[in-house]
Amino acid sequence: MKHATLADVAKATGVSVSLVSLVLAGKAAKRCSPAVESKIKRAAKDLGYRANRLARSLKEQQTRTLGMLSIEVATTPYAGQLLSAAQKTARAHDYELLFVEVENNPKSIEEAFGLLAEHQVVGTIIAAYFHSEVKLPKARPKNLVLANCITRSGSYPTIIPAEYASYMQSLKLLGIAGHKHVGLIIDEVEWPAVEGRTKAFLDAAQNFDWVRPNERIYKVSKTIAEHGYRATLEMMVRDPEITAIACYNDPLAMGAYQALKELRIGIPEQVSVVGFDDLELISGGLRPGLTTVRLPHYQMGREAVEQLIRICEEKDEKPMNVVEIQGELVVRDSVSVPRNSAASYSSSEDSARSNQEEEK
Amino acid sequence: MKHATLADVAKATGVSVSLVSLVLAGKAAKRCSPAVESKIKRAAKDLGYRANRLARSLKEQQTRTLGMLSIEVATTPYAGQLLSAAQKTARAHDYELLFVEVENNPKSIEEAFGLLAEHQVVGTIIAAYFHSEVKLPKARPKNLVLANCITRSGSYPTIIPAEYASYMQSLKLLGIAGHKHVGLIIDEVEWPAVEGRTKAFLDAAQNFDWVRPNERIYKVSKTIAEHGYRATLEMMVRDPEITAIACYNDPLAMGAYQALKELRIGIPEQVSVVGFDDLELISGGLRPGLTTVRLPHYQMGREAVEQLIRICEEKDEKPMNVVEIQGELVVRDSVSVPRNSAASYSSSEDSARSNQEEEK
DNA sequence: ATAATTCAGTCAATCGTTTGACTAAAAAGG
DNA sequence: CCTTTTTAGTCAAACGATTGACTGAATTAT
Repeated sequence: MKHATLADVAKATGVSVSLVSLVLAGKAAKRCSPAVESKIKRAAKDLGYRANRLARSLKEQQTRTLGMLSIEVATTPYAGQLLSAAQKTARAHDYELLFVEVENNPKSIEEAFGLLAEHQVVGTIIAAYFHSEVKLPKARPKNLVLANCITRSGSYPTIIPAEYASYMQSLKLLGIAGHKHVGLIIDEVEWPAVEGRTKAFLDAAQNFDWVRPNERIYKVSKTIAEHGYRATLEMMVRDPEITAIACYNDPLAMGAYQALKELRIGIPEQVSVVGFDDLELISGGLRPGLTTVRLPHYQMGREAVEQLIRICEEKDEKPMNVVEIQGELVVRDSVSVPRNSAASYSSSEDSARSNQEEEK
Repeated sequence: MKHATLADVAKATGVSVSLVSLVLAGKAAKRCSPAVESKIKRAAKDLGYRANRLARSLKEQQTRTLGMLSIEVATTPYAGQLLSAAQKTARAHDYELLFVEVENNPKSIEEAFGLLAEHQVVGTIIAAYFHSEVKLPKARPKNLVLANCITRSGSYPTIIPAEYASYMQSLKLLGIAGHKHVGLIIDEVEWPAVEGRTKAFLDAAQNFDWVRPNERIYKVSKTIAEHGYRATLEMMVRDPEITAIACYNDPLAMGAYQALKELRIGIPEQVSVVGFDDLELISGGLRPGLTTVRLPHYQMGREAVEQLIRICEEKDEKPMNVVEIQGELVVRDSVSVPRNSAASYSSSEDSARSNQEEEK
């Protein structure tokens, strides 16, 4: 290895390795004369000395490395925020992140645990690309925190989005605006994410006296634009009273936009739309901008690492708690008062379009 | 530390540490009786023995850890593929990845280099979230590979997308379809990515006899949907002859769609559109599906790690080469023959729309 | 029967860092 | 002047894995 060691610095200064170690660690209290101390520091700097963490950790019986098991976190648009936040937070506490992609099955996770063990990580995070469930193997590392996922195979500190409260923010916006006929487009699979958002919808419906909410839930098998498009088409044809559509996520909302535009239904003048996730590519790219809720990926990553470090350092094994982090409502331009209420729409409708109509 | 060590296995078997080490490393050739060998292996398994990589690396003077400096790679939609591929490839070669987020400036990169040095990484990758330029600090690690970025401060193995050839694929598609009036919407800043794509446009124009290509380049200050929308509006008003729009990336194409739909110009019947990047969220979500080119993030990540490992292991310092990886043309439904050519369009135009028109 | 070889293992040094125990010299105290 | 304290350091063991050099016994060769 090419790097300078304590021995090199010691030789250069003519003192013992011990003293160099002590001085550079700032533990030389009364053990070193100021003259020698500065000589040592200078030599260390000149030689570009960097402590060998391997040797240090071996001696200390303690690394400052955290394992990060990722279930497609890096490859999912915007979920990578979690990863980035985790790394930066770790770094801020002088920890490093050993990043390993795994699949969501006990076998793959177990393999990764083994790897991490070889690297003597002091703690481990398991993070998923969407709020889902993971199944853990029998053998598990000591300090474990879950981010954006839950498990039933044990109880661990868990950081997840507050689905209910987050989604409620955008539903409340619809309710307060005066909408009574609201449709929901949602995943047919009962993920943790789906549960909370469905409940929020039903509760909002009750609070705001929405009409026949149960009949206005449209389930899709894939939460992509295409299915949002189809569901919206069906919804508007079967149920033209609807004045607002709540989508499970932004891609579905993108599909809803397409259907509504095709039907020449103005957004938001005739139908309001809200999404979820705040996938900037979509929510910021659509016209009009999509009102949605930003998933707290960044905060989840940060919080997970902070909890983990706390556990690692304090042996404070108590916090089996689940931390729910609320998403942030991002208000853009896809929500207005309903078309039959008060007034205020209709005049500006289609103006831009008809202007250009003559071009052809 | 809680893990079993060689000494534990040795004690459990009643042999020396040396023998256990030899046996588990498969180097016990003629040094161990089969009986003892299996006893050792059994004990190791029972105790859940895992080699301590810290100790091993210290002794070997060689880690199997790679440093991964990421410039917003994790947080950019789809660029995370690079990260994921890098990790998986590393893992396949029994290497680990130490992941560090950095900013694109020499200071931040230098700090990270220091960190990696402390961890005794044997090689380093610098990856950027888009094909850009990085400035390196004076002090640099031995084995360095660049992914999705270039540098002028030294020459290193570099893995980048083949901008020219990749973009040419989609332009050729337009050319072959018979388009003569093609507009380009592109970033005003001369990134490496911009250079190659501009050149491809100009060359395609020459090959296919496109009309006044130089006047049909529209520069935008941000490559987002909003600017694609505005540029397209301007382009179509000023230059209604245009039959195809090539966009620098998919968000711009998303904006182009919005403008064209607002102008009631059918895609692809009246105007064809191509994007670049294949941001699935957009390209797969738009209607009609966007024909675009997939950036080879996955391959860049894999190739970068493979090159790096090759360099680390073979001292094969020669490969200062630049590897350009071609993107894959993803044909969806946004390209057809131009409206004045042959025939084949117009009949199906607007059919879906007019069907629904009566609803209102 | 003796020498040479093979077998089945052990010994001990080493990687770089840390730290409690030690020491020699100087300074302070009586 | 002699003892105690302080100052300014050094020593050596330890962390866990690796490996060339070694050894004592059994086997084979001569």
